[in-house]
Amino acid sequence: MSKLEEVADALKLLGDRNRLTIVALLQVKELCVCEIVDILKTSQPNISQHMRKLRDGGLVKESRRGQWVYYSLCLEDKPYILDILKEIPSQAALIEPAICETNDCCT
Amino acid sequence: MSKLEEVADALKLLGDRNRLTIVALLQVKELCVCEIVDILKTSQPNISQHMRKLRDGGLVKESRRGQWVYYSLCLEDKPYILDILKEIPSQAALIEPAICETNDCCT
DNA sequence: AATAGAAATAAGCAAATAATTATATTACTA
DNA sequence: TAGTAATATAATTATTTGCTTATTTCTATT
Repeated sequence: MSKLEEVADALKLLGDRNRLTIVALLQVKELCVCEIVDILKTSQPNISQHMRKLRDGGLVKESRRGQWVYYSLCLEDKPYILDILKEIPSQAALIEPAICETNDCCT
Repeated sequence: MSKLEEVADALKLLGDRNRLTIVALLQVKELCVCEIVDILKTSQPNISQHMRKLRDGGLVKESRRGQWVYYSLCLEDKPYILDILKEIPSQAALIEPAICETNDCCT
């Protein structure tokens, strides 16, 4: 696959509102699936499938801890994606209110 | 539309192999539709529709000159897209061989 | 005015994609 | 080891998208 195709594939991944939000959220801190589900207010399988695409595309990595799977960014070799994320307002405000109320996963 | 959605839309536009190639080509020089058709070896309506999407997304601007419509980049307010394009090898080599042989539009 | 070339638009179709619902897997806990 | 919570996978559906073919519009030329 050419470099151009590689970049096109990465941009296609980020060209989705939900996935771009997820990546922006992960820039604030690593999150587990159930937190992302809470924040984006969609179904668990939907997020799970988005995470798989992001992982297959090499944009995030997962780390299982107990019952929870935490995802974090994996962009060391893709500085141009960090430049894109700089363009987006921080999504930090979405994180606080959503979690720690009905979930145990962050205690 | 939020800033995040704006960026997602722009990335969706660039997340297509043909459109990303077109934008990379326009970084070398402005081109008319028939030249892009020659270079990408696809149909004229196909390119025409890609150009409309890129124009609607504010990534390129057109200038009609005679029978020909020339497109050029319009990225002053989107530096993060220039950062993306830096990641892609120059597509200049695609331009030379394709044009000026069967076309009049560059004479 | 008639013709020809360049580009745009319209209509149709197949493939890809995002989402949902249902089910399976994995890991913790009582 | 049964039960439960978190996540993944499978199957399905609806929508979107990229491309093709056919037609139209616009401009220049004769």
